[in-house]
Amino acid sequence: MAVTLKQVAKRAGVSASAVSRTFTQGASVSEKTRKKVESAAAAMGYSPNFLARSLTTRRTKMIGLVSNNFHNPIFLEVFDLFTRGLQECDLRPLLVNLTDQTDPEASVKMLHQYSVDGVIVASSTLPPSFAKAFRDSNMPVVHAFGRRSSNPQVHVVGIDNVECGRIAGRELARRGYKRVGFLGGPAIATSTRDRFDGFIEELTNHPKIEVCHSFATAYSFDAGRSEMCRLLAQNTPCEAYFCGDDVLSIGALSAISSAGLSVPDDVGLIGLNDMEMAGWENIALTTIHQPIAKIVRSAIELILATLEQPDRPPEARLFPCHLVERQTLRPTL
Amino acid sequence: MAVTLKQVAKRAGVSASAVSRTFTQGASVSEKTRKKVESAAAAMGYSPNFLARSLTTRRTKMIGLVSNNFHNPIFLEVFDLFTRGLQECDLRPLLVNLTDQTDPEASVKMLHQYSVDGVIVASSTLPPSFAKAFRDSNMPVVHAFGRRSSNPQVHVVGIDNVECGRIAGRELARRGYKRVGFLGGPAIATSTRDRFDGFIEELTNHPKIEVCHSFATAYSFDAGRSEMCRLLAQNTPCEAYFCGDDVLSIGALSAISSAGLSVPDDVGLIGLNDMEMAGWENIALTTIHQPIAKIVRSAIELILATLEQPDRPPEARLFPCHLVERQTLRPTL
DNA sequence: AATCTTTTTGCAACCGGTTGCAAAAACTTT
DNA sequence: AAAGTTTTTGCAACCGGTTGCAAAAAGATT
Repeated sequence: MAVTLKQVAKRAGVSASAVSRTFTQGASVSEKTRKKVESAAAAMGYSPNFLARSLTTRRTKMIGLVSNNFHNPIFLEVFDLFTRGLQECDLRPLLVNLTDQTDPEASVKMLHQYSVDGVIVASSTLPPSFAKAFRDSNMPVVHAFGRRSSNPQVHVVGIDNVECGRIAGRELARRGYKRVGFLGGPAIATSTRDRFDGFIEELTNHPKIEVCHSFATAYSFDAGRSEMCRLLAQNTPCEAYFCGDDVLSIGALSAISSAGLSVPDDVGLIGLNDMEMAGWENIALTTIHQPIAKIVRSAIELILATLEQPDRPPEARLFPCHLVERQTLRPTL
Repeated sequence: MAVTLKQVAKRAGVSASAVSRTFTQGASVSEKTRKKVESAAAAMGYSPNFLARSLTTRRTKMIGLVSNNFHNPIFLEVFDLFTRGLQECDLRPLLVNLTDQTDPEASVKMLHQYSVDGVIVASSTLPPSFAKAFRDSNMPVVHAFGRRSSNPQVHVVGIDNVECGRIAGRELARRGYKRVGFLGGPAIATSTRDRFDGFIEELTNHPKIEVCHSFATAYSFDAGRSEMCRLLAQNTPCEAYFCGDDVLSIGALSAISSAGLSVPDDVGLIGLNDMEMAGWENIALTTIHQPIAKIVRSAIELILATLEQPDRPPEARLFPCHLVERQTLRPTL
């Protein structure tokens, strides 16, 4: 059904190579044959088959985009940015939804069978070993929103979660809160651990401040809401909480108002991500901004560079984050 | 670098065909050679190259997933369901983000070059002609969240938007509102037009009710908020509004509370979609439920059936919607 | 016009698989 | 054991392209 190169060659009265060269960047074809081929191709509606081409060029221009964050609204922004960014570089995202699967083996095999040029793992909850599995199969890989490890084996682009923990701790201290809490995401997630460590570290500089912590089961509204409900039911909830991320914060917000308390008068909240929704006027969450557009752009750049130069040494690119003040922390005294 | 079938054949001491047959469903291989091949393959870490295979089988098991809704949180659910559903059928989604591009030509060409087995267009704003362009290029296509047309040319799976408009109109009438408004999505979108038509039609049954209407520029929070701000600034806003969808409703909600008014006491709101967020306790939006899981499942079934039988006559599958009452309409008098 | 360069061209092999076909091997039946 | 039947096997052609190479064509130089 589809028109092939040979048919075009026949009609144009040239060899197959001539047609192939007409459609190959920088190949040598005279103006005359190019014209012949182009008009034949146009008349027949021909365009080259990328997969057949990939067999010899060893480039499919497909990138595996692997994620397990299909329930956090910020990932819609992430997917939007990734798909647009990749398309601009003439690359096609083959999307892999891990759901709850944490074993890379099946994904590695599948993406290998589809000969993707590279893989982007977009997840803040998967361990470095996940991305490494792709590396071990000789695929260029970048872990976006991943954790920098001490001896890096894959490219990582993201933020310094430990530093974010410090920023949050520092801000709560500055505002004069005396009892503060860490309401983290899932305890196994690297991002949660790091944010926790930074938060605690910072607050050891303020020995008068009492610190407690707990973990939600996921980065989700429901998890945030139910954990905050539990905390409020205790005898002495904290004055302010650093929540694992924005969607968790919004869940917490909801729990607090359901309990008849108000933010920031009764309880303060600070989130992380600065997703679009955090700025909605009826939410107005004070939060730490994570520059996702920069992260995505940088991840794409890095995968592109790695396609050129596969043995490029692993690199960690961490972007600074900053506080965005809205209305969920009480004013400085 | 990658292990090929020939290498496995050599090591196993059999022909290439034998290896190929070992990895092909239902091919004839003796138990003995199968064992030989399998152990050689395992030792060498071989798995067949799908793209090379697709050249002869004419099946890539890739499906183009085309959308332009990367700013509406409900589409994260949609992508989650689609990717999971496709994976379960052993299909891979090649994601295409149209951004603001409304011309199908480039996408058609690209997906053709990648030889996708079929295409799913997931959009409530693209016209039927968009999906038809894929059909015209001989690709199986299903338009999810599309509009049923009078002489259908492609498969459509979605809801009856006209009926949804009627449901909303009926509900506002039942609640005794006397001045009601339609705050639609983008005026060009088919879904907007249909919901509008149904809404107006229903309210002609209630000639005493005054009806006005306007359109937001997009299905987004900001668009909903700014349109509602504009309406509230007018001399006589309506008592209740049917908003184009949930995210628009939430924008409107925000505008209303910013204006110092309350929902549902001063202004009533009813949305459409019943996205996860609509159920969040601090939003509690009364809305019309769109059964997206069913729509997605059905769209996948339909594309699968069309792969088997490409000349299947175009079909429209519309699922019924129902009202979900929460807290943004005043109680029935 | 003859020679030397450079550009363009087609041939043929290859990328990594699948598959129709006929021959070989393995069973059945007599 | 011979003949018939069924299963398994390898050969060779093919899927739709690309590319190294040497020959042909075109252009430049004398």
